[in-house]
Amino acid sequence: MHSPAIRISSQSLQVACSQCNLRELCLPYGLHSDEVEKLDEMVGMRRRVKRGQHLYRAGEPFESIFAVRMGFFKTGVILEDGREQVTGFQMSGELLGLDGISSESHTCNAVALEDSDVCVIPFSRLEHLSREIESLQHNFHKVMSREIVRDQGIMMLLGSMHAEERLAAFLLNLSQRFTTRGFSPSEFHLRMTRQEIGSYLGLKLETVSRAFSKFQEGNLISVQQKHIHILDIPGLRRILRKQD
Amino acid sequence: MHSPAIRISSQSLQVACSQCNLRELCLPYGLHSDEVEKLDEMVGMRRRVKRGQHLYRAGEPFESIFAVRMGFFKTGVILEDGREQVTGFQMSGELLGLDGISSESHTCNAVALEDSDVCVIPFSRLEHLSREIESLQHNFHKVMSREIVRDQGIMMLLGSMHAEERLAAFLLNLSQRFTTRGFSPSEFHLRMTRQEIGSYLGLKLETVSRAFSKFQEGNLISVQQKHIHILDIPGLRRILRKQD
DNA sequence: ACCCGACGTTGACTTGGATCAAACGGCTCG
DNA sequence: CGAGCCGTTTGATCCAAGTCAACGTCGGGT
Repeated sequence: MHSPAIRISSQSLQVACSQCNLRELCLPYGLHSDEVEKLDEMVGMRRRVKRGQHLYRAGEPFESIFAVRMGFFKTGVILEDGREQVTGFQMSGELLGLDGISSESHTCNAVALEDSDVCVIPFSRLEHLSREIESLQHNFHKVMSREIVRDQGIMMLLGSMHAEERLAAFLLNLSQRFTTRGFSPSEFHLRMTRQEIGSYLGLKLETVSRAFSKFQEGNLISVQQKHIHILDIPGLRRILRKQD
Repeated sequence: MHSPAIRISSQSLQVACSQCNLRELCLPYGLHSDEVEKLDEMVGMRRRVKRGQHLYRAGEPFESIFAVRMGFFKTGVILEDGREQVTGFQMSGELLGLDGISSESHTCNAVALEDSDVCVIPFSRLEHLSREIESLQHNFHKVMSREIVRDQGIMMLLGSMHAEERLAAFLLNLSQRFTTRGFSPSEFHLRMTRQEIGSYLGLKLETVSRAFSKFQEGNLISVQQKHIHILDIPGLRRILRKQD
């Protein structure tokens, strides 16, 4: 079931939150500089995860959460019949592993979709430090809450939207997240397969492909394999609104 | 759009976590008795919400989370076209309002499905106290994480299960939660309509109704309107496994 | 006690997306 | 440079669930 013994290349390189260009997206947001220095001590090490490798696997004991510094991940579970169900995609500045807190073991797999770096944040240290630093505590609570809101948004998408509406929502969401990170809102490279998009959106890969083609016909986007160019953001939004 | 000016009956009656029979399901879990006493001060008041009334509405400023002491709630949002999308059902010992932390305003509506009591937990006080009480902090983090895991479970259900599988999962989940609360695992009263179940499960009410009938034909359950008697729990589980 | 309206069931028909199948494009690796 | 494979596209067909419609049932209010 598991892929044949992939060794996880894991190297610790010291990094400082205070130097990180993601600090406004991540846990240090709004902290004073002396507080950020304490964070630096907490985030002991960085870990490099190559494309295709696991950051963690479902069932492994939970010890740390991870902040994506660079790269792109998917999270998901493998169902009994071998099918994969994707539960999310994470990009730089986003946290991974929050699901593991409740049961003290990871409930899903996290796989890098491109060569990536993460900050390893030992959870007990995070709890300890957020008892000292009020705004760190509050940031962390907000991040967890945002994850809940995000998941509920997807529940809504899965519960009440049609294939094209789902894909439009997906593209707009990616676009928005790329924008926040200073990339182009309209042109980007998908790091996941049609299959993975489909799994995430509750659709089959053929349906995803057809919806892409349909959008292209309507001059809403131009697709070339994994390269996406959004030509008409308002048009995509209109598709979303249609029945939601 | 809103129902005609329903007045929320809200009365404060002092209650103590230390006396509450739900403390093992709720935030006080595992706390020492002196710590639970501090919790008592935090939970300033109880609020009574009558069937059909809102505990809070989407858009209202977020100040407190709520613990259900008694009763039954649904959470959901109203979509532009007036349709309701249900995002969850909450029973005694469960927390409501966690989604509001991230944006500092509630992102959904919470409505009582039967006359209910909740404990009002001012969030800033909870954060303050969990900086003092390590196990309270940890409990709270676990509760939030559990909510994330729960939502992801529903994403999986919505993304990859058929109507009957969804309903089986729903019934088994309810059964399990009633059991935890000391009620019968096999016999209970649904407090929500077919419409609400359908909205939650991403199905139309007719489909829910048909699935109930199908289960009844197969002697898995007996349904009489809102009264459910589960006759064959392993049988329901087998339906779940079938394609998941 | 009765009526009304909300909720639930069931049947007939339609349809969006799944499934099955075939062909193509673009990497990677020998 | 060519072979092979993975991922993608597109077409044809099928089926689970949605839609529309009619009827049944329960419970609350006068």
